[in-house]
Amino acid sequence: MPELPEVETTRRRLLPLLLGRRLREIRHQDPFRYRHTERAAGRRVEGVGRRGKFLLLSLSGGLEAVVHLGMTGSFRLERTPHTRAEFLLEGEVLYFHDPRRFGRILVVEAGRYEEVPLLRRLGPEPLSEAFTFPGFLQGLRSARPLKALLLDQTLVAGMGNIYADEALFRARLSPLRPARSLGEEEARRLFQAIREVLSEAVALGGSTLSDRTYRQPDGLPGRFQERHAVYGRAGLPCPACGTPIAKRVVAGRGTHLCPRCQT
DNA sequence: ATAGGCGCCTGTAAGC
DNA sequence: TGCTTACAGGCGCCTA
Repeated sequence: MPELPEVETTRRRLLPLLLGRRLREIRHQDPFRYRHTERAAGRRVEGVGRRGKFLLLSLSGGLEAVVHLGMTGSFRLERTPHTRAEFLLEGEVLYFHDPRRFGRILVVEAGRYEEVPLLRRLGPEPLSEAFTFPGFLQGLRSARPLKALLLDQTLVAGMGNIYADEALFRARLSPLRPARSLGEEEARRLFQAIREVLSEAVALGGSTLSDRTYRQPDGLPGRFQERHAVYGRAGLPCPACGTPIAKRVVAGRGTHLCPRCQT
C-alpha cells in the first residue's frame, strides 16, 4: 500500500522526469475521480513535492496537481491494462496505473485544499523538523488505541497499515494500548521508532508486497518488505523472541504483532 | 469525541 | 476443475 515511503520514492523517481517539463494534457475518462485536470494543460511542472501520502506537483500559473495513490496507485513508464490516466509530456507519457481505482487526481490553485479536507488536517511530516517530541506527546492525550491514532494522519502524516505495525513492534508497544497510557519513555520509543522505520523504508524504496501492486515508475519493486518484522508474517517467529506473530483486527485493520514483545 | 460498519474497487487466495 | 466467497485496505461517510 503506498504509504509515506512509497510516495516519497515515487516523488524522487518522478522528479527528473517531470521537473521543468511542460504538461500537454492529463488524459482520462473519469472526471469524478480525476477532477479539474483540464486546468493542467500546457502548464510547466515547477516542483514535485509530497505531504503525507499526497504527491504535490507545482504547476506554472499558480496551480497544483494533488495526487493520492490510494491503495494500488502507481506511476509507470509503460501502459498497463490498468492505466487510468495519462500524463502527456512533451515527447513522453507517464501512465497512472491503479487497478482498484482508489487513487485521486485533483488540480487546484496552489495551496487551496478546500476540496481535499484530509490534506488540510494532516499532522507533521515525521521526517522533518516539524515532527517534535513535545508535539507528539501532546497528541498522545487520547484514549484511542495507538494503532488507530497512528493511522489517523493527524498525529503524524503518512503512516499506513504496514508502517504503523512495524513502528509499534520496534517500540515494543501493543497496538491496543490507549495512547494516554504511555509513559514518557514509551512515548519516546514510539517517536523514535516512527522516524527510524520510515527513514529506513525510504532508503530501501518502500515495500512491495506479495501482491506486487506497488512499483516504482521503472517497474522495480521496493526492498523494505524483506525487513518487515511483523507485517504479513502471521504465524512466523518474532525476530526478537521467536514467539509466533499474531494477527488480529484493531481499529478495523488487520494488525500484526508479537504478543510477547509488545505490551 | 469516538467506535463500528459500510461502500468504493478489483485481483488473489481460500474454500467447497 | 470450476465456482463462490472472503479478504486486502485508504479514506469518506453514516450511525450509535
